[in-house]
Amino acid sequence: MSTRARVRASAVAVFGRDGLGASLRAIAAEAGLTAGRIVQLFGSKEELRRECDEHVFGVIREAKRDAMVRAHGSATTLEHLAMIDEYVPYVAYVARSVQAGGEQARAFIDHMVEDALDYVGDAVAAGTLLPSRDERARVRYLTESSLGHLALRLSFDAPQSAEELRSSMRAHIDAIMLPALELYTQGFLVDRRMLDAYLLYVGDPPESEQAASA
Amino acid sequence: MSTRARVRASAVAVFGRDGLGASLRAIAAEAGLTAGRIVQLFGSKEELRRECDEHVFGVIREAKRDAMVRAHGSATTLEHLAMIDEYVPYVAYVARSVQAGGEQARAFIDHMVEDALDYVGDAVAAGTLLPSRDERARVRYLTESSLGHLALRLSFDAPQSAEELRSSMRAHIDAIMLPALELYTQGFLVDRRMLDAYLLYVGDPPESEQAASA
DNA sequence: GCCGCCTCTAAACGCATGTTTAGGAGGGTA
DNA sequence: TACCCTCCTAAACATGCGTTTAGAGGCGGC
Repeated sequence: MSTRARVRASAVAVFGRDGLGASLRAIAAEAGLTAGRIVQLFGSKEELRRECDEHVFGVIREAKRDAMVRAHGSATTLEHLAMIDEYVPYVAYVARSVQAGGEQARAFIDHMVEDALDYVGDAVAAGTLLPSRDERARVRYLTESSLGHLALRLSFDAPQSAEELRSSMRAHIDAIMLPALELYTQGFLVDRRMLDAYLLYVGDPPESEQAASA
Repeated sequence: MSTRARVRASAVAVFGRDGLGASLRAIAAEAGLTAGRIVQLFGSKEELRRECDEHVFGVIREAKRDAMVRAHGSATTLEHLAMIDEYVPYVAYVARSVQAGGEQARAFIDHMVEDALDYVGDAVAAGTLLPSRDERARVRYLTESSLGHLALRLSFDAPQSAEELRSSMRAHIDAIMLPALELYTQGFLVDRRMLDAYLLYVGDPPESEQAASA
């Protein structure tokens, strides 16, 4: 394993655990060298982050593809990956990188959205997901919400070690699974009044789908 | 308006716009004095933040109560407040403070959850909201998700002025309203299989409510 | 043996931060 | 006038950061 790769791995772990504000010296300590050396290797902290982004996003995308194959076709969310210890550091990194903003993170979200659009389109066609009036907006909403939620959790828990990171992640999943599934299967509003009122407000016809009133 | 109050107002505005990492000098410039003076007035940056938290959370809570009265009983979310220009800085501050963590923010989330539990309980009893198997978990999930989402948006948009903050907030609301309402009224899964599988997995009976199988 | 190269460290540098310190300006009071 | 108190600034200070620099140490090639 090259020094570069080792430093990058340490950086991903430390960034994921402490956030992108983590110091080069903290990463250097984790990787067993000095901060100066990291700059020599990568040029700057920002370029190190760029490489971490690229690497992590690649790992995540491949993991999702793998998981989809293993689950014969059903799509995988980040939360699914977060349940696998092996992927916890990567998922944490994604949340923290996305939270820190920057071009790379924006690109990653866009890519996740595009990927998910495919899956969702297929699932809608197959009849397992309800269609949306704006598929892209829905997918983006769900993606950003879950990422933002996870980022919030990590900020709050402020895990001090890889172990604490894992247990924080597990607690997060445990806390959201039931309400998320409930919400996903039935929502929580008993009727369409608020939705129809909004559709009317934005000028869309409230649909003749089922119960057209207005 | 006392100097303290003026500084606190500037701090809320700057923290909301730039995040809690904003420097005392930036706040001082906004308030028309020096960083040293702020420390003399508040003791430390952390105490300044504590006072901002307290003040903002009070404003938000009162605003929600007001809005609930005006809307004769129907509960108000942070997103509702975010649509009113006057409250934009406060909503932004809440998102950034909560994202930064700390005791005060944790307490605020807890308080929001408890408040919402009341409203949701009433609405369930009144038949406008579907019940949940775990009301507290549901309310917490929704609260944290929307706050996290908003925090993510602000991190990404990085508004440079109060104007940009307002337009960022407005864009956020515009982007989420439709998918959120769709999700809230119907979810997106066509059947209960995932939910039932999970209920089985955690040992809860999948309910005899409607379609009991297993 | 010596040169060159690569890896790496230790120390320094410049900068921004929160905080402290010394003191100035103005107003009220004796 | 002299004193004091409050509000405030300007400068200094300590700290931590990313980054730069000078050089040490090992190792292969000629």
